[in-house]
Amino acid sequence: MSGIRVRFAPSPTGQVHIGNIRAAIYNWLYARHTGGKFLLRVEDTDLERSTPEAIKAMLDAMSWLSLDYDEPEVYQTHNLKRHLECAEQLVRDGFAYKAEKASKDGKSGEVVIFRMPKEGVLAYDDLVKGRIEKKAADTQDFVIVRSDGSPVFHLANVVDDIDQGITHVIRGDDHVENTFKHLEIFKALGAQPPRYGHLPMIVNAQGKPYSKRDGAAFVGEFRDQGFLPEALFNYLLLLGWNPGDDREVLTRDEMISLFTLEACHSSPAKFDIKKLTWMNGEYIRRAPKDVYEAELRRRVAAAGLTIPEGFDMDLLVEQLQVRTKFWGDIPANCAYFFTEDYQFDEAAVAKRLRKPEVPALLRDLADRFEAISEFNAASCEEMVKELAQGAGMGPWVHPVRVAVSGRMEGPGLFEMLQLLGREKTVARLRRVADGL
RNA sequence: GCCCCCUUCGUCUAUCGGCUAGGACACCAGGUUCUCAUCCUGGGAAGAGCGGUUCGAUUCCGCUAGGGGGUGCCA
Repeated sequence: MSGIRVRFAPSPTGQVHIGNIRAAIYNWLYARHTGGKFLLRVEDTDLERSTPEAIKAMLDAMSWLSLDYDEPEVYQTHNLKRHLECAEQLVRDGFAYKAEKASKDGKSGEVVIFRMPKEGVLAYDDLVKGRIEKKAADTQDFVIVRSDGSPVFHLANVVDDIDQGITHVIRGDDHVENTFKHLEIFKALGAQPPRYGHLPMIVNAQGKPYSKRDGAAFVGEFRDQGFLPEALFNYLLLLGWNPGDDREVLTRDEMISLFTLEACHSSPAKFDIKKLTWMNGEYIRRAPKDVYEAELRRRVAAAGLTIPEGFDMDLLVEQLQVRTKFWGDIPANCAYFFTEDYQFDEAAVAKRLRKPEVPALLRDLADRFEAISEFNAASCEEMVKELAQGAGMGPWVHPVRVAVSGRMEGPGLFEMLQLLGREKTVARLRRVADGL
């Protein structure tokens, strides 16, 4: 136990942005690294957008990434009374005052305004950015309770941090300037302020904040596209932090033991989907065979296909795993093993099958495969090697591949034939030959 | 406008005064091979600019430029 308490305090607005979830990841890792507590506070004060669905999407995103928290989540709306009491206290103690104020969007009425210092220099030591200073003269008083009586973010956020005993606030760069306000509220409330650390933004190729229009921006979208949570987690972690050596693909335990805020960057990082994609492939290739097989069975079943009894799953996994970039690719990459109604890629047919000599060649091979004493990858390969007589096997291999699978790429041909079995192989070769 | 922050290959980054500036992704070339993928080898590719400090600056300081954030009765 370290006494360190951090929190992730999202406003559930429907979808969870990657920049946001990265803040959660960094908080979670900091807590796990230091032996502290990771808490969740749902800042649901925007009644319009904070729907039950939005909250569920947020919780789902966290559980998908295995971001578990150590105390029951706190809902900010439940603390409304407490926020307003604090506002009253601030007024009573002279740190805030009530005033009539007209807002830009036409609202008017009495609001509570927090008084910022007018002289001297405000400063704090940011855990990732170092010392940050601002002249008091460059700050302004600000509203903490609206004319409709609702507390503003700055007040609610600070009061909740006090109540939850937060010791370290790790959040996005867009809050750097707010920190001066928050520190003053802590002081005025007589509370020990937390240490702050601000994470750089995730930006697009143009250096602008990464948004929906730049591609997938929400956790749910990455999940839907077949990215592994481990890969997204790992990639996001590397966007602004590194372990100090050349390692990139890290286990959760390694991340926890290596993570420090000191190693975090203070400059924005561009999101690179290509590297995430590569990392996703790394995670799929490194997945235990049984994990891959389970995913494959699930995906194939979901595609409405049935894996026959006794099918050589080990061989299929061995052939497919290294060729899988996304979970979602699996059905398309192996459907032809499980149905006679497999798709033919037109370009493949044109290139490999539409040649005058192909039908005869396929029929001849069908005969040979039928006659072979034992039908397996090794014997099929041996047979074709003989036909090739030391030259390339391409002229036999290419048409057969397209005939039995409909595509130009995929597992090794002979492994593919073994998986299909003699019967299907022969039948498909003859059927395709007849159809040409 | 004012305030705060940022700046190493196309991208993510290493370097905490000695650098032939390292790694990864991406890209290109080659190897393995029945395709694709994997894997292996190689290649091109960077210190925003200008001043200072120093025997020596990517590293420290200043200025300029560029970028981002803030400047709300949003969070």
